[in-house]
Amino acid sequence: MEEAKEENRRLKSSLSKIKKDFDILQAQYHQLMVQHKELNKFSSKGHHQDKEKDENEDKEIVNEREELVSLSLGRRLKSPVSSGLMTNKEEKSKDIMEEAGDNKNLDDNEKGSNQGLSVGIEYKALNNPNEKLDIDHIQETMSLKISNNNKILSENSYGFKNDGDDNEDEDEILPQNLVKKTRVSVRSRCETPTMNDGCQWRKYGQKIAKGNPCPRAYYRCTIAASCPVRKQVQRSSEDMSILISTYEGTHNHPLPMSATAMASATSAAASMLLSGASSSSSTAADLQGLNFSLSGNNITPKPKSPFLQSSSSPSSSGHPTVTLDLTTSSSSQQPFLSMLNRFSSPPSNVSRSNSYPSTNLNFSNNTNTLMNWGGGGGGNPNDQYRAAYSNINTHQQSRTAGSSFDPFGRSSSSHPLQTNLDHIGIKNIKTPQVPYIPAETIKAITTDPNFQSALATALSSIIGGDLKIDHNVTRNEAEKSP
DNA sequence: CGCTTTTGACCAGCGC
DNA sequence: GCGCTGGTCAAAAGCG
Repeated sequence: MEEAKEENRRLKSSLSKIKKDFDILQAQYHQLMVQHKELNKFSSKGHHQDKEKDENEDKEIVNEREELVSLSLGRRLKSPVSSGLMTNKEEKSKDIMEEAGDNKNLDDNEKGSNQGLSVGIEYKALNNPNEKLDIDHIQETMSLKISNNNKILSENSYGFKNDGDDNEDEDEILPQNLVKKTRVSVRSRCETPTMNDGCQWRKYGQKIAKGNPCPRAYYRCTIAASCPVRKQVQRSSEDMSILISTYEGTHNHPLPMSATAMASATSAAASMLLSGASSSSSTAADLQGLNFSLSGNNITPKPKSPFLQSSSSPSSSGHPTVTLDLTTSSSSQQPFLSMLNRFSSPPSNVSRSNSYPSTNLNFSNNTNTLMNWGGGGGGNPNDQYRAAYSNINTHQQSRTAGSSFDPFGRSSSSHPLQTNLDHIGIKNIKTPQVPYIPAETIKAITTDPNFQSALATALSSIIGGDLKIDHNVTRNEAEKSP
């Protein structure tokens, strides 16, 4: 008990330190915002913003300090995300309904059953809590669509080492079990046989799957012999230009920088499932413009998100599946694509599985980013990220002529935010001077009642999961990582 | 020679 | 039990 109390004290002090850092970041962000808007005045007015908003910009600047970002975590009662329980036809018809603006049926379905989960940052104006930005139109938004099924709570295995837990009592369902078999499906336009995600894969099988004339290829990660991660690659039957890469499992080894983006994405998805398993709070959120939504067992469509277009989940095998749709050309995807671009590596020297033409996510630049959402990306996330970060100035740069860029696709130099990142153990990160993501996206920080919990959770994800915080303070996502 | 890809066989789960 | 399907295995072939 004494140890626990001591641990609690330490964690609380860590949390307060984080909050201080956060305050500093907020202040710096405010500074950037002012600069950004001054720049905007002299350049073209925002593409997406109407004149009214332009007129309000001055007021916004004045009031910005009073604006909040709602960082929240938990169930989202009105977070429509499609469910894996639906058949393709059902999903399609639902999408059609959504496109037609007919949400009544959806509402009926959602009532009492929608238990979507999401995590992120949400912008609100403090002086007018009702004035919530329409994140689907203004904010650069990325969504992960998570389909699910009724077995989710008894599902196991997300590639963690303790795969033998499959027979555990359902009464003792652990969050990590929840996500063990979670799959993350990435849809992207890709003319080449495979999408280079920075990892090394070896093809071990190929099948013609029902309902799709295109063969499905099976790959396993070969970075480490014991790595449980599998990948399925298949072209969409509806649109041959769309490549669907489905990832399953978690790497149990340090990842090359080039692979961390995808691994982080999959881990983040797993973490979301994790969050959903035990969180009872209720919100939706968009993290730096990245809108994660997690559905429970039921239909939870999110019609307006560009990442939630009709897509049939490749997983009909009972695996909860996250679908990340990168197929639309909306600018909303740019932040994530840009992020992926930072991490991926040239395809040439990876393996022969990548020796044929592949869609490389453009890695002409290199740097690091703090947008590592997932804490469970590897057997030891800390080692993983340490290794990853430590490589910044080594082989990565040697390949890329040392050009520097930020996570948002712009050239960058050292940034004042780094000072604060140092506090949480993130080193050598070149952060953006001017975010590519519209500033509104990250506009404010929350004083949400769950802020401490959510912030700690998010940070623990970012820094790889060393924040062990008493459950009275927050749930620690990361300690569920292997 | 070592590694990867190919491809048919095999196995497990599921529905009927 | 049977057939279908998804997923994996492993021998053979290919490649640098």
